[in-house]
Amino acid sequence: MTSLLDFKLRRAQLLVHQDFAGALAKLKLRPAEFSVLAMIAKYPGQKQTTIADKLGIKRANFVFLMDGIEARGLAVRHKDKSDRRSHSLYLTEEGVNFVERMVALWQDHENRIVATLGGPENRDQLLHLLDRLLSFGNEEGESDAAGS
Amino acid sequence: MTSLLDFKLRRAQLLVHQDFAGALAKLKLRPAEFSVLAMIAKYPGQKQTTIADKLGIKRANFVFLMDGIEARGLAVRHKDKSDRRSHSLYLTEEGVNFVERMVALWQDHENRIVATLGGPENRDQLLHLLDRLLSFGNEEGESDAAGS
DNA sequence: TATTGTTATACTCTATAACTATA
DNA sequence: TATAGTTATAGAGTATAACAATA
Repeated sequence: MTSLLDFKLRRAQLLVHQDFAGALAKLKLRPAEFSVLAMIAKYPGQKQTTIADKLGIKRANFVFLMDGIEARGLAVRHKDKSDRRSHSLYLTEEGVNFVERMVALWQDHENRIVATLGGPENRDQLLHLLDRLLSFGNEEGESDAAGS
Repeated sequence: MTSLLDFKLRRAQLLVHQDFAGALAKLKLRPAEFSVLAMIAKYPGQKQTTIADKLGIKRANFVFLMDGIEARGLAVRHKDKSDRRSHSLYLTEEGVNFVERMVALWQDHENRIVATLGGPENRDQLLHLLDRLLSFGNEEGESDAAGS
């Protein structure tokens, strides 16, 4: 054989994901919920489909993800006034506090991963390579999920 | 925010995986089946649980994966003579031919990915970083799924 | 007619518990 | 009693189709 990039990618992703999920478990939060809250925090007032698209989540599946978040009082859906079909998403006051705590947990996780990788230079190198892979299907510059 | 390694890893893995799955679809083969056949080709005569462990597949889930492979005549289970509880796995003659074709498809896939990454040096760099990540949970030297 | 949010549904992967036959 | 293979089942995550309200 040879490298089997696919399998190494999958297993590495799984390990990182499990560490991330384990960290978020302290807040009874799953990674998908983390990403939704982070996205609303970054783009408050966006409608559901826009947020779902940015995260690569089908709008049908987004609904009950958002149901849970709203039921916990972390974010709310507002009927958009100019287009009453749309729901604009906002963090609640409690949601803002929650996001702060969840980001701290994420930071701990990130530090563990960076240490495993052997330093921030290696993290940047990995991110660079992943960006190249992400330009595979879509040559447009749409993707987000990472920030500045 | 900052990097969100977890999400980039997941999305990159998904893209690579989909390209791989698409390539294997020509043989009506799924990535998991590819990995099983590749593992049997590399370690013929190993028992089911050993192969499953190497691939990180629960033995319960391995059973009907192997059922499909055996039903297609690509590999067989032999009762081990010294321990009649165990099933030793071997490729059939047809399986050997099949593996040759599937490896060719995998090679095409790998070439596409390497091109996207910007050359073999970048592939090696990525593999190196993934290996570091894979040493996260298990500090023992057990993992395989990649070869020489 | 098309779009937003929604419901229902299905398919794949993965995980666990319990059974059987052997050891 | 412990282990290998098996069966059944349940839970995530993801995908599609169809509907109501609105555009």
